[in-house]
Amino acid sequence: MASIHDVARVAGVSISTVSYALSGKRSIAASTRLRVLDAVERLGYRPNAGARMLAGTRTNIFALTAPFHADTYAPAHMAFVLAVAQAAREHDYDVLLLTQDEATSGLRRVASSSLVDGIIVLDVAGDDDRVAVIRELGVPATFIGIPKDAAGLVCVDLDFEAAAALAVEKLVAAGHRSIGLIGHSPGVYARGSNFPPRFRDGFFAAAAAHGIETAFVMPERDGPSVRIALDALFAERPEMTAVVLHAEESIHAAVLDVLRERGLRVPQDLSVLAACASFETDHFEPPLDTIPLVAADSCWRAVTLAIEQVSGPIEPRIELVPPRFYERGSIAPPPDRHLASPRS
Amino acid sequence: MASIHDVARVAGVSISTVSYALSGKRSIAASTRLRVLDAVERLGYRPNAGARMLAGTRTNIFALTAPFHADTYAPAHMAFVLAVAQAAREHDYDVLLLTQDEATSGLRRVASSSLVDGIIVLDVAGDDDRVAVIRELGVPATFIGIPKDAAGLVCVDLDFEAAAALAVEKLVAAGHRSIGLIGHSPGVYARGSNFPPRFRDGFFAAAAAHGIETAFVMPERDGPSVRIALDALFAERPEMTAVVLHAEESIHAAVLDVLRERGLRVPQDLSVLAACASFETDHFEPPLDTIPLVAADSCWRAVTLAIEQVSGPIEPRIELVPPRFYERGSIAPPPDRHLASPRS
DNA sequence: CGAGCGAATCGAAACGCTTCGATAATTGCT
DNA sequence: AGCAATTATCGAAGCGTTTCGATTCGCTCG
Repeated sequence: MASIHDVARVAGVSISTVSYALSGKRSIAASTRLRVLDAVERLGYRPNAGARMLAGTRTNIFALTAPFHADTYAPAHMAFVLAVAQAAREHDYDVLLLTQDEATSGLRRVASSSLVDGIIVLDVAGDDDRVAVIRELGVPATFIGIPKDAAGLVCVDLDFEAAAALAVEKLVAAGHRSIGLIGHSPGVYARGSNFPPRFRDGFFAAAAAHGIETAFVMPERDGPSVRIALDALFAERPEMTAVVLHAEESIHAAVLDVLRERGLRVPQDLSVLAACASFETDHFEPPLDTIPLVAADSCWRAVTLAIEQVSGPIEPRIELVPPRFYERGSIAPPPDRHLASPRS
Repeated sequence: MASIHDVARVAGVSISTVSYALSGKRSIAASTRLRVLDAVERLGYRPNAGARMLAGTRTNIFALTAPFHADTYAPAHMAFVLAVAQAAREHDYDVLLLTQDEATSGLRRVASSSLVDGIIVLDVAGDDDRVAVIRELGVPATFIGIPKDAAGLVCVDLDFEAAAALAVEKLVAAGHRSIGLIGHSPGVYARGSNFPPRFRDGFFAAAAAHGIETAFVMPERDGPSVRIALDALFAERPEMTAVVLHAEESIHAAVLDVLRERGLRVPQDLSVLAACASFETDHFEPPLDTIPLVAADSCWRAVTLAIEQVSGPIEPRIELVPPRFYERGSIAPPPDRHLASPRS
C-alpha cells in the first residue's frame, strides 16, 4: 500500500509538500501540485486512516446510535439510518453503527477511544439513557428527536406540533368541522419515542383553537384492529368528515381498504390526510394528501450541526424542521349530509 | 484524555510494560499487572483507536455494505444489519455502514485507506458489482448470500434449496400431494437477490422428486393481489391442500385473512407453512409452522469467517446454514375431499 | 562457582500522517 | 540597490500505540 513517502519520492518533493498539496492548507506552486496529484494517481495512494486520526485532530467518523425495539417500525427506522449515512458521506464522514444492546457503553467506548468525532442519536425517547452519557462525555452530538430534558443539547426534528396544526388547518380550510385522528399503536405512545404524543397534542390544540370536534384512536398493526378503530371513530363522531392518519404504512392501506369496503369514497365522502409518514403516499388508491416526515431533511441538518460542533462548541438548540403539505387529491369539501349520505 | 504514558507513570512502569500487561502478549508479573490495571481504572484509560490502527496491524472495524433498494423488504434488511453489528461487537469489532450509492467506491475507499480489516457483504445479487471490486482489492470479505460466480469467495447463507426441500418433505409426510407456493413479488425475482429463485427452484425440484403437483404465484405487496394470487392457485390446482409461503410478513397476514374470509380453516382445510421468513410466525392466527431464516445464524458465521480471514487467507467456500423446522400447528393431514370439502 | 536460562522489564524504533518553524527563492517598494 | 514581505518548500517534532531486541535479575545445574 503506497504511503505518503512513496508519493513524495515519485513526485520529487518532501512529504510535507505532499500533505499540503493534498490538504490545501498552505500555498503550493501549481506545477508542484500537479506532480503530486499525478503521483497520487499513479500509485493509487490513499492516506492511511489510522495515521490520519492519530496525527490530525479528527477521525471523520460519526457514531450513529440507532436503537431498534420490538415495536420499532423498520421502514422508517431504516430510512433514518440511511439518510444519516448519506448525509454524512456528503460531508466526507463515515458512520459507525451502534446497536441497542450497547447503547450507553458503546457511546463511552467510541468516544473515549477517539474513534469518532461525534455522535448522531436516533429515535430519542423522552427519558433516554443516552442523554446523560453524552452530557458526561461532552462529545459533539446531535439528537434527532427531542428528549424531555434537552438542556444543553443540540436537537433536530420535524415540527410535529406544527405538522398537526397544518393538517387541521388544511382540513378546516376545506370546510371540515369534525376530524378524526388515527394514530400509532398504544405501545408506541406508552414507551417509545416522543413524537407521537407531540403530534397528538398538537392536533388537539389546533382543533381546539379552531373549535373543531375530534376523536382519536390507536389501532394495532393487525387487520381487524383498524376496522374496530374506524367503528369507534364513527361511533364517537357520527358527523366526522375527515381523518388524519399518523401511523404506519400498513395502517394507511388498511384504513383505505375498510373505507372502500364500506362504500365510502375518498375524498367525496371522507377526506383523508397522511401526516408525518416517512413513506410515499402516492401509490395508495387514491393517492393521499400528505405532510411527510422527510428523513433526509432532519438527518442532513443533524449531520451539519454535528460537524459544526466538531470545530468547536455551538449554541445548544432545538431546531424544528417546518412541515410541508403536498396535495394529491384526497381532501375535498365535506359532503352535504342533508341531501344524501352514503353512510346514513 | 489519559494516554498510555499516564498509565505507565501512575503504575510506575514503562509504557511497553503497560502495553504487554493489557494485551497479554508477554508475561508480566501478577503484581505489576495489578498495578497497571489499577492505574487504567483510576485514569479511565482507553487506548487511542487511531494510534492502535497505525501501530498495530488491525483496526477492529468491518465495513458492512448493505444496499437498500426500492423493493427491499425493510424489516428483513434491518434484521441482518443488526445481526451483523451484534455479531461483530461480540468479537470486539465495530461496524462501518456503507450505503448503496457508494457501494463500490466506498469499498475501495475504506479498504485502501486501511480503515477496515474486512468487509461483510449483505443482500448479494447474482450479478453483483461488489464482487469484482472485492476480488480486486483482495481484502478479507464474507458474502451473506451467493453471487453467480462465487469462485474464490467466502460466502454464507441459509440453504434455501434444502429449506424448500424440507418444506415439501414436511407437507408430504403429512399426506399432501398438491402444494402451492406463494412467493415474493415478481420484481424480487427479476432483479434482486438470488435467494428467491433458489428457494423456488428447490421447491420444484423437491416436489418433482416426491411426485407432487405444484403451482406458484408471485403476489404484489398490496391487498387485492393476494386474493387474486390465491384464486390463481386454486384455479390451477383445485385439489391443492397445502401452501408454502415464502414472502413478506404482510403477505402472510393477507393470505390468512383471505383464507378466513373464504371459510377455509388452517390447518383443517388447508395446511400452511412459512418458509425462510425472518420474522416471528407465532403471532399469526393460527401460528404458522415455520422454517425460519435466522439472521443471527448467518451473520454470526459471516463475522467469524471474516475474522479468520484477517489473520490470513482461508479456503474459499460456500457455507450453507442448514434449515430447521418449527412446529406451531398449522400443518395437518389433508381433508378428505370425498366427504365434504368447504370449497366444493 | 560460573555458565546458561527463563521471567520480567525497559528503551527505542517503527507506523503514516499533520503541522510548526525555518529556509530559500521571488517579488515589490523605496 | 537594499530591505521587507510574500511564496514555495523542507525538515523535524509530535500523535499514542505495538513490538522487537536488549538488559537485568534470580535460579538451576553441572
